[in-house]
Amino acid sequence: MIRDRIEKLLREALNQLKKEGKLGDFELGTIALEHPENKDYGDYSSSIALALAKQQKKNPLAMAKEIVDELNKSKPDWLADVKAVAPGFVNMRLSQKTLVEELQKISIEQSAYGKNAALGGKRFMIEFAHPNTHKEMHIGHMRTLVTGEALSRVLEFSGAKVFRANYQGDIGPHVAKAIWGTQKILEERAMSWESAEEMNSMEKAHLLGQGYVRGNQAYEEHKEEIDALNKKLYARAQELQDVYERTRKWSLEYYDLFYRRFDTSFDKFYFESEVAEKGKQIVQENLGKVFERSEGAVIFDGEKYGLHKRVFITKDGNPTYEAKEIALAPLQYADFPFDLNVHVVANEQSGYFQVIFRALELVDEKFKGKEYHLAMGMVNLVGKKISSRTGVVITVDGLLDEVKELLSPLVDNQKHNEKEIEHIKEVCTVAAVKYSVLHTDTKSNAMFDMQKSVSLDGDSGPYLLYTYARCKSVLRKAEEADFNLKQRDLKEMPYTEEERALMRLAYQFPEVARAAAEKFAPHLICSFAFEIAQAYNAFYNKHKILQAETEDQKQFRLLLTGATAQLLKNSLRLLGIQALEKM
RNA sequence: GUGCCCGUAGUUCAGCGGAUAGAACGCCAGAUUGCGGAUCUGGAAGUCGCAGGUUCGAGUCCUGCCGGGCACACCA
Repeated sequence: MIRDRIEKLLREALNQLKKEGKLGDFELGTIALEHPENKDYGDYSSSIALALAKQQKKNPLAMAKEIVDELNKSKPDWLADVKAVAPGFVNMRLSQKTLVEELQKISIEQSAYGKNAALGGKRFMIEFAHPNTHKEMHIGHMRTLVTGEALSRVLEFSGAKVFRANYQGDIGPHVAKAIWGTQKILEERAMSWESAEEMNSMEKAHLLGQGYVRGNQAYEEHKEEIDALNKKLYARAQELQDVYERTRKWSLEYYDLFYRRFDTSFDKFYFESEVAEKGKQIVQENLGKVFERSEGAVIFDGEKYGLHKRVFITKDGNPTYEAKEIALAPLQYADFPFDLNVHVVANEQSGYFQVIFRALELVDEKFKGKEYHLAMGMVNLVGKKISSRTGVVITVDGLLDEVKELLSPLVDNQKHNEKEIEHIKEVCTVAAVKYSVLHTDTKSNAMFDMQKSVSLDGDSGPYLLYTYARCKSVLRKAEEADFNLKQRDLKEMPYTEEERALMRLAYQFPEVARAAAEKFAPHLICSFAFEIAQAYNAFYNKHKILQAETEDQKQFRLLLTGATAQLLKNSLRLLGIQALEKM
């Protein structure tokens, strides 16, 4: 990518100067390189002279001039000019030819444009979504689901090997509560488990969700009864197997609908029920070494490490979430020996993860440094924390329905048949929701105001889809003969401000994709896609493409349109959003 | 109390130790015989929570406060 070429050039120049003793003696670390917001400062700018001047106690502008002189000795033709600017910046401008060639490269490489090897061969397990069975999918889960998928795609695009894992809590008190509560609701409605089976997936999931809330609210009053149920579930009591398997299946089918809707598939599903016994066993084996007894329970004393104590086996003898995790890690590692296991989970769990990561590496030191918690900010609803325990829930399917309703009037019914209309609405809905979730940095809390964040104007998924469809519409209208861009040797011409602005963004895609992977920051892709869509629309509104003044200009503008479309498509794909040719 | 995260325009958010802190929404004023107006142009709107410190240079790094969120024993 162009950024690498620039960096290499600077590095060579600096090493040469060092050899000649012109800049004194210094260690060359990373070279700061940025795209100045003010385009008068060039396409790339480096503050390396300022940094070195500080180190060497020399005049920064003089050093910048030395660097520029050195660069100018053998300046490649892809650079238009290099300047030293006060207080000591080295500003570089790319040649027009290079910018146009990069557009052609986009047209040739298409979906592969921007692929890089920054994480070449690295193995990441991305553990995300992990909804608990017997509960409903809420907005918090949706955030980790959408972010986990986008992150997986971003990492793969930078050469990583990714294993998508979903770890679901299908055993434990929440299951007991849900079954207990649902049983009560069924009794009131004079229904049996068999008759409930007749309902559709959504209805069954909602019934269980209501049952969970019911069981949770009644817990204090019926503690003994529900605890006994929980213990029987852990023991896989025969009389409960039918209802347990049945309700578990309801949940999994319901979640599967979302995975399909959100275009995510997992390499493997892990369940708490399959690691519970093993976890308990490992903890007991390490009793006295890593874990200790306390008040009838088995705990890990994190306070020795500046953390806090956590219970791994309850005094009833049940393994907690903590113990299960200790068995999960080796199981996952056996399936996919990872360099890093990224747990995409809400930041309220960060204290918990610190403790279990420490306990885990004490049990088996090969996990040291291989477990990472990508802490997601909470999703809030008008100041309230959304909690499935208290029943303050926005279900994801409810949210999607509402978004779809808002979008409906915008789809042009004249142009499409019924099936197409439904497809367009569905894609736009998922795009709107995914984009609004992804455009914020992962660790920030996100406010979810049903009306506002689903707004379809401006910085939104539908805006990107619209821009893409607009590009494709123009390209369709261009005659095939007009459009042999890849081979054609485009003439240099005076480019308009809007064209130059678009070109200045286009070549940045590969470096944005790489940065998003290195920083685990899919939101960088959102910013890029939005900027390029904006730049294209500004260009589009001001200049004619198909009726351009000259043939060369038309060719160029079609190339620009094609490149914009491709970059939008590539960006959307990384975000897990489908692009529509027409809408 | 201890630890982690967050305080940037009315609101939602970007912002890599660098140059005049940027978008979007909302508000005000405009653009359509046009290739998709779900678009575009312009304007008003900021003590970057406060105070120190490091630095040639701090929204960005450090310290201390203030405000908000979360976690801290048998839930997941």
